Amino acid sequence: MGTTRTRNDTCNDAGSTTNSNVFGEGVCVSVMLPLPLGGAYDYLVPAGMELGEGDFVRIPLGSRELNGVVWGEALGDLDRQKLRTIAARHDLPSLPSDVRRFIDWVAGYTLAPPGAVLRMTMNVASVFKPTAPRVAYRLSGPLPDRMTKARERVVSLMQDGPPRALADICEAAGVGASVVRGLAESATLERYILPEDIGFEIPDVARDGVELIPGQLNAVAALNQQFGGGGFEVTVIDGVPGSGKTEVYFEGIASALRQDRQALVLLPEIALTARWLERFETRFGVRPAQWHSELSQSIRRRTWRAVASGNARVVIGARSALFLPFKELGYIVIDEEHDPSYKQEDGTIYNARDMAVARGHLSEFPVTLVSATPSLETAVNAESDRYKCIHLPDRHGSAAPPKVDAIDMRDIGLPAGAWLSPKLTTYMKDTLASEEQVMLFLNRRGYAPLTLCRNCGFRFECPNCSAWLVEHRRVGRLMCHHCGLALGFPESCPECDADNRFAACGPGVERLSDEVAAQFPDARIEVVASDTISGPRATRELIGRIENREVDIVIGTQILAKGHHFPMLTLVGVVDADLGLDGGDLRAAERTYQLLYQVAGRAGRADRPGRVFLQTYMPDHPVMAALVSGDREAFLAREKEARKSAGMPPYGRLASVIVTGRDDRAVSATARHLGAAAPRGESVAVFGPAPAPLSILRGRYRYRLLLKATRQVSVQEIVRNWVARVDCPSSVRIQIDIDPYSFL
DNA sequence: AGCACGCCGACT
DNA sequence: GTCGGCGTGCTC
Repeated sequence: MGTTRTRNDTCNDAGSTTNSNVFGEGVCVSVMLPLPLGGAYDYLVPAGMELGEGDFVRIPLGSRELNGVVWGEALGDLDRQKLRTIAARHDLPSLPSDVRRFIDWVAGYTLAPPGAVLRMTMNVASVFKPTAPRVAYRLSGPLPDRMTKARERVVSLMQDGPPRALADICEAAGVGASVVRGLAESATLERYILPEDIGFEIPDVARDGVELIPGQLNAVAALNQQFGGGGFEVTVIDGVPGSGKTEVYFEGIASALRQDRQALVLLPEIALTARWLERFETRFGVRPAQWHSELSQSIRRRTWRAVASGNARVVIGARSALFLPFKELGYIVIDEEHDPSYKQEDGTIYNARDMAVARGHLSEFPVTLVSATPSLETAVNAESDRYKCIHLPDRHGSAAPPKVDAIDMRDIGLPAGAWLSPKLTTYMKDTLASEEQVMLFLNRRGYAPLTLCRNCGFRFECPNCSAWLVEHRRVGRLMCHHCGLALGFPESCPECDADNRFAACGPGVERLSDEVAAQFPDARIEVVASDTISGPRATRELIGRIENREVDIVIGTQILAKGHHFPMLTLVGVVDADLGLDGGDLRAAERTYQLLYQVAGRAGRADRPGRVFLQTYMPDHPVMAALVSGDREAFLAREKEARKSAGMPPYGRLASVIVTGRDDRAVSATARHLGAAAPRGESVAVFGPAPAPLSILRGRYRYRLLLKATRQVSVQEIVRNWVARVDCPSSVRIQIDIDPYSFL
């Protein structure tokens, strides 16, 4: 590591002095606090303090003290006597103005309080705590007057070694702390503070990665045109898996780095990015900074500061990385842009893909959206030339697209408790016989989604949510997938007391594995779901076992659909291809297509194309037809037509208003008032209120209203005015979801 | 978001 | 009699 190049830590001098407005003693400044407060609060600048816009400060609020950001000079509409005084200015780079404008913009777009958005930038509490100084000792002065055996050991240890921490010296020399302290007093050892931030490694732009083929080089040239102009533009990279999309946008990152700007790559699922990190390292020689929910406190702190100081040049992260305090962000890539996990559904509701486009627009830099199955919104934007589109041809020698067939389950009379058609099991046998692997996809965790009592018909339902409890047989529990409730499985019916007359209804991956084990007693079977894998290490180990062909049949949920490619996997069976299609969700067909396309892509390799079977009761459904024929364009055209004629996104706009609370009467009354006060007109329609599909969630009653508008009107303004007209008891909460995805 | 203030059940 | 439950409301 000694030769690693790092950026100088500019942490301390990138602060307020770069701002044009300096606020001194006695000035009132407005400070944005990371709380859902509706606006910034005003504070006085104390004597001897100079502040600039974007400075992180510590302020008193009520009986506590917390951190905030100077948003600007106060309007002065508040009585000066009531203002309190800023406690301190943090020694951190100030939050750049483009980040602040972005936060304000997101707040305006999502109708969330700006403080709630700022919270997403500031929720790394340890960033603001003073660092515990790291003390080290090194040999400096003369030997002490009195030498002892213990002192000798320390001196010889420190003779030609690097500086060491106290605990380190004690351990290595086998002495107590007092020996070291004594040597420090006699000035033999010098005590000093290690620099705080080690810094992040700088990606090497000049390094050669893998060799690009002509198709990729053309794509790189098209992509890099944007960096010449230095302005905002959105490019879509559309190419099948294995076409080398990642290497293409790596060159976009290189361009941003050459311009001394930072780059951000968002991925939907950060847990499975080992392979991505390797590819990045091949191209740039180092690992990028990572940002996701599983980081430790200290890594979080270090990364946040490095992003703010500009030390971290490239960040790969989950959607929350979009709100990091980048010093000089100049490029964003949204990989798998169609992925529904970019939509944050709780707290501040936003779509990271759309917000990233806005971020690029505000800061005038390019944004790249990447997918093999672009979302309909993105496809429409590309078609209308709002976005530029780069199609990547298949890479020569990459896996041929798998052959996809539908299995019509209507004419197959499966016995109770069986879910695999004879046709699929026949192919499974053949595949295993040729020493290849099988994946069965079933997007349902647990053993069975519903358990009932055969004696009285009682069904296990969550007491907090309107949802069935899902049996997880391996851990012997009944679980709610919405609130996390877990009960022990009872011996007798809670309703009629009948002894163990329970019947499991429907399959989950656990139950499917029973059937597979019965049919393939010699096969090595592995169930992979979010609740069966315990952490990054266990995940890597499991992936390794599958790659090494120590597993014959993998049974998994959507966690298996993404990313990984197993060379010996040649057969994919989708056990219930219809699963995502019911529920009346606007995007159900699109999402099912994207998910199943991704699952199908797990099958096959260069010299042997994969086979995919879709078990379906709707073999003629457009989704199945598109997957079988491979005609994506026809499917998209059909979806577009349907959305257009219904005035649905992306041709129209939607906003969902969700009313929740513990008191059903108060909640439904508020929902009715909202319905009565709903805006009407030619360009706006409101549906509801109706109980939300999950009408009780975590013990809160939920009603939903849906506003549909044309593209020409400002949905935010309409919704804001509408909600403001209705008074709402404090026990009832009104949540607004602009551009809703899920209708739950 | 927290924290205080405020009004109703089981306990030293 | 009080300790404490968490519903409601405020914080520049």
